[in-house]
Amino acid sequence: MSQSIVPNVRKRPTIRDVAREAGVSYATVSRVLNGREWVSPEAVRVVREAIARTGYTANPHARSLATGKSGSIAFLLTEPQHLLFEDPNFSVLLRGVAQALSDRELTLILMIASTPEERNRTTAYLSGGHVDGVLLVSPHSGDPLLSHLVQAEVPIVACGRVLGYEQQISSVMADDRSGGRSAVEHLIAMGCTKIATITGPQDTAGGVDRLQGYTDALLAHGIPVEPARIVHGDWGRASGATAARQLLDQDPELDAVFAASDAMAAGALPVLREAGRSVPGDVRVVGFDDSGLAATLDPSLTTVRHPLDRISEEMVRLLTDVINGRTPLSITVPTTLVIRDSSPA
Amino acid sequence: MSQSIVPNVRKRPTIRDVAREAGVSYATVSRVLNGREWVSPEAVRVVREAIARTGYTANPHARSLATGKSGSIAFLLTEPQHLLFEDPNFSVLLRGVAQALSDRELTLILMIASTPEERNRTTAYLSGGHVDGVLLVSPHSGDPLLSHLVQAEVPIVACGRVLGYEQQISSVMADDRSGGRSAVEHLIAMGCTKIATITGPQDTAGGVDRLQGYTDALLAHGIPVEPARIVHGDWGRASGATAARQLLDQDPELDAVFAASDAMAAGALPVLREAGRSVPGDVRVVGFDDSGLAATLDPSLTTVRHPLDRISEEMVRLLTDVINGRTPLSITVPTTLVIRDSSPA
DNA sequence: CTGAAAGCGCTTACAG
DNA sequence: CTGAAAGCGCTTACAG
Repeated sequence: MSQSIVPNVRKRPTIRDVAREAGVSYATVSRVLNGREWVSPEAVRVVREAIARTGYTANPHARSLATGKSGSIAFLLTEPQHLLFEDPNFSVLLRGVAQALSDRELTLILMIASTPEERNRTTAYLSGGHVDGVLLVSPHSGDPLLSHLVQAEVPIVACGRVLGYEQQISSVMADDRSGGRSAVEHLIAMGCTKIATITGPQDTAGGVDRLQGYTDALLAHGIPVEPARIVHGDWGRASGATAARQLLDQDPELDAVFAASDAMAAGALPVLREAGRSVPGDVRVVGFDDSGLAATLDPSLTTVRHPLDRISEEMVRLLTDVINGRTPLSITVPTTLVIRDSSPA
Repeated sequence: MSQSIVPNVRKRPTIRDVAREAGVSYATVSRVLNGREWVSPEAVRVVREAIARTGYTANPHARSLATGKSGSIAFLLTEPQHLLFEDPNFSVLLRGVAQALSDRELTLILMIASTPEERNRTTAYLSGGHVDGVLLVSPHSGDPLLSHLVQAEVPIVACGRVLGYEQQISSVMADDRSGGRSAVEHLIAMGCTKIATITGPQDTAGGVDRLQGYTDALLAHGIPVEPARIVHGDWGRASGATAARQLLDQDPELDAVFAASDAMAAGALPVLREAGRSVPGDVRVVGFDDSGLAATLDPSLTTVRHPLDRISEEMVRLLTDVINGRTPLSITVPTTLVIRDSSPA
């Protein structure tokens, strides 16, 4: 329908077009664009009108070239893809970060580095100073990418403590240890004594800390920590099912399960049912995350909530601080126990 | 620990540094960088070495400014956030697109436009020609954003047919109609005659087409289409539960349910069980999507698979074509029925 | 408060 | 095959 004679790439108005339209120099246009001091109200008005009339929007590349700031932040995923994308936490985090970045007029660049080749390319790109900073999700302790980025002095904020880089990489995380402890203390308060746990991977801060909270609670109440009641999962649903079978095998008497993620709890639930245990009648179950899943399970899941929206917000705020040269910092946000049917009060 | 005397922003090597190092003009460096013709093998060698020695990486902003191409693609979400991020399809699509883009050395910019203000900002940004193209996810028919983007001649490829813009906006989608039809024909072949359906939203192509496939199959087999057996959902789990209750209410005799998404099927399953219907004994259930959920449900879910990885791949390929000035196109990829326990063969 | 000018780091005709 | 030069669209001291 549209019979454009002009070539496909229309000429966008530039700062000069606006200046001509407004009858001022283009330096003045730039000043009002950037809200700098020393511009007469009259000039501001004229320029604003000219901008509206021409439909001008700044060319971010020209701006970046001139300022040396890219105006963009990389959201970097290094985890094997399938795991991360299955995790509902990830979506919530991504959404929150997108929001916070948008509020600051920063652009979100999504990068996924799974294969060795991608990792190299990503490292080069980020070290090249082509983004203002990096948001790191679920970093692995021994990842060589980390040392490269740190060495290149790229501003970084990680989601979760980065084991080995605590001093150099800022991080924001939930208080996983207290969260785990509160979950298990709830179970103890409800009269459970044979409490098992399905942990997260032990090379992640979350996996380690939630388990630590579990042992904290037991020991604080004089309950021995039995290795037979500890099985490791990988956060995923399937691993929760496997772990539950193993736990029942190792200790058929168990009267509670604390799973370090809702997904693993979701995997454990049907296994318990099939094994003839009613939840919460015979076995109480508590998860972690308060993901969308938790409330829809049958029975609905008692779980530990960490405010992911708060975490993403803080990650972005902290990153802008680091970009502005402030020293690295570590932020911990509290968790809350959400009581539902799988372990009622 | 690191006592950097130099200011935080280290000077990155530029093309001139490489040229000096290699002993050629920087125009030559640019040529080998871009793999252009007319460069002596000797020059190529020298420059490559100099690049390696200096650790040079091109400044994308300078390049963009010079070429007028941004090297980036926007992945634009306009759906209310919660819906999209809950949908496992979304993650798979995002991952696939990220991969395909990375293969082409294009940068993925994630934009979420939910509030009216964000929508305006986004429209301005995209219309400003600051990305090379836009990947549109789950577009709404009447969205003003669409007309703006089309008018600004921004290259677009949508996931799913865009009702009203079929001629102007390229799209890639699953053959939802055939998929729906194959699901229902399977149920018919298994002896079901009172087949109900939970549809997707009727202002989306997927919602409309999957329902169309349902009626296609019934009519082809001389089975009347009963309004009492059609209830609308919003793709989400909760809406599936509500819809299932309504269906049982309107037709207690039903012997099969075709849900237009796995999530809605997942919501329907426990409702059926609570109503005393065994699956697949009393009622067969088929979903759509073959999301990660399907195989883990109890019983595992018979569903229609659409190859999302293929779709994302084609979206990116098509978008690069459109960017290069080729005319809009619509691609449909076939679906396959995956038979599991909720409706075995 | 405002304008002229240099410069950000590239690409790309234009001469050679 | 290669170099000198203009230009992409901004920002930012520097003079006024």
